[in-house]
Amino acid sequence: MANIRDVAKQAGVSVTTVSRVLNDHPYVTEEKRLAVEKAMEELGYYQNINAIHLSKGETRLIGVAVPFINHSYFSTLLNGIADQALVRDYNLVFYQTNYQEQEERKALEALKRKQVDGLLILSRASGWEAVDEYQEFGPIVVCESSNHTRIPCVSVDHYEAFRFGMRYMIQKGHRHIGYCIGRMNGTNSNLREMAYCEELEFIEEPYRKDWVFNNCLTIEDGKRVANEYMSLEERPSALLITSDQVAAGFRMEAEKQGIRVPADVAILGFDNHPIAEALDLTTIELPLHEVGMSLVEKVSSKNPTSAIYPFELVERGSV
Amino acid sequence: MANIRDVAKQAGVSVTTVSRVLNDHPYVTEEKRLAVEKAMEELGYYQNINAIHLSKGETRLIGVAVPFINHSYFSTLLNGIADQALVRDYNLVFYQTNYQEQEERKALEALKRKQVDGLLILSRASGWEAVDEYQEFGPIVVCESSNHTRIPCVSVDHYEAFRFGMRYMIQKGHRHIGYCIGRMNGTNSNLREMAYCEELEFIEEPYRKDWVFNNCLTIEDGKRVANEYMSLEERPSALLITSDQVAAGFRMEAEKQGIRVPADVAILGFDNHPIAEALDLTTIELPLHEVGMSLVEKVSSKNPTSAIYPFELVERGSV
DNA sequence: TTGTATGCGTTATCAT
DNA sequence: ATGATAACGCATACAA
Repeated sequence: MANIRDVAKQAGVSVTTVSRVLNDHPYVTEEKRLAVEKAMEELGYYQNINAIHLSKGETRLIGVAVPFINHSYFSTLLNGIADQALVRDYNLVFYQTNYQEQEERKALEALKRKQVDGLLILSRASGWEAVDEYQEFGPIVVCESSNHTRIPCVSVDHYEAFRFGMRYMIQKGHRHIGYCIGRMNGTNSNLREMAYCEELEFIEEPYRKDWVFNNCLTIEDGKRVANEYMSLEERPSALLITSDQVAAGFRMEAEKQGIRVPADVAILGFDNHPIAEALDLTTIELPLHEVGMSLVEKVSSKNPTSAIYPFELVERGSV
Repeated sequence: MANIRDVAKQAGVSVTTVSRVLNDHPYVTEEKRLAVEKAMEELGYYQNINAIHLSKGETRLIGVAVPFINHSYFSTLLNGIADQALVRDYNLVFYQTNYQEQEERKALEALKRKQVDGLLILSRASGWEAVDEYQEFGPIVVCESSNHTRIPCVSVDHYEAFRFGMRYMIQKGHRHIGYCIGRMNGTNSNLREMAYCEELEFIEEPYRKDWVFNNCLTIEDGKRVANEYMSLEERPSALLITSDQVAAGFRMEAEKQGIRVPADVAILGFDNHPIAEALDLTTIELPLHEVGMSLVEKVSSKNPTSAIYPFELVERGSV
């Protein structure tokens, strides 16, 4: 592979001049520029990007740590991230963490070792301290409802969204309300739990453990919940469900088994994924594509700030 | 940022020795190793990965060009790719091309400029020549049914899968068969078209342009097709549909409008996505996760070969 | 077992 | 307007 020195020699100029034409710098005569271009052509020259990275100390790469990709919540975020990265001329390197701290650490190390200029964490298993520890090595933005003052977060306010959903159900006359959650111990899940408990307290209803369904991420999980729901002695009349995917699985399975939505049980999803419209699911729309774009904006600034995006109720026929 | 020379000086050894302990090379006394480790600790040293890349001439990065990510076909492939990349200690850089030749070119250029050691193309708008042109710069594997002898392909045999689907419908007594396609001019779409025409000829039925539905990628597209279907003067009794997503949209909308599946129209999806089970969709299962893993295996070998993965009929209640 | 010197390919500083 | 030279940080052939 021909390098910049070969080109310089071939063109009868210095490497500096070659570098100048490469980077469209001023102060190079048309004559020399042509000579350089001719030499590049002849030698089949192209720049080695690693050398540029080393020399410049930046890679125009943004790392994205995501638990798994084949999940509409994350892939929608990623779509927004990719769109904005394109605009800002960044490329993306992708770390599938599967909620393993060890894999999240790899992404953080990549930032430290200058593989990427910044890091986006879409969800995490590691504690805040682990993340905080790496902030000195470059901008990090987390996609979570912010309650950490030192780490920039861009997200929807999951706490408020969930509380809004609860109040909506209450206003519709429901008092026996259950809910589904993605995984225990996630930040967003904790916020939902908190909102749930507070609203329950508000209407003076007890917390019933068997009305809380854990590990709900996929359509299949929704089906599973439907079956668990049916085997309940006492059933809630309303359910707030992790996502539209899970809500869809729930609705399809429940109706197959003769449960009527919303007559027997009202359900509310989150995201406003196309599947929600197809299944006539009332849902709380989260602007995930926008959040994704915002994440890239934030991480590409020297001092990222936090931002919270609004949600919106989309009323359909499941409540 | 402390570099390897600083560590060497601090430890009172040469850079070579430091490099040796960094890379677990033999021939370094325990004493010096300790001194080096101590120095690294004191200076807060860590390796700069770009320097390693430049020096070694490899990045352990694999590029993945994908039209868009928020689509279950691609995100399932990507999930397999990421899983296998993890095993083989590769990271992934992600190029969202949106079927723009210009963006695909960027991914190819990244290979040429040594940003990535190999490139995976999940689907493309560019011609074979454009891809072929870059093969000299590193391994490229395309996720398509192979008919190009020079470019390695790993995929499901979409032609055979579609033909199999046609024969299945025919065997079920259908003679008026239509189909949905993702986009015209895609390799896989062309193969499906070919299989469709051949089987039509086989049963001596005419090709009816209004029974072929283009641009079908999402649930919404399925709904649209259902409406187009209903406005048809003469309707086919069976439909082969791009993917389970589209088939799901079709079924939901059609049934909402009083069309019975499979009594009025039999439908067959592809992929065996969870939504297919939820909606009782007969489908042709494609081992996309495996294909994804295989893509990484192939691209990480010096001379990638092609491979075709088998499909499997999953009979449910939509045919 | 250890160190010296050179290569990797580019950008940036500074002098001219 | 142009060029010599020093970074950038690491790996490695070769010598010792």
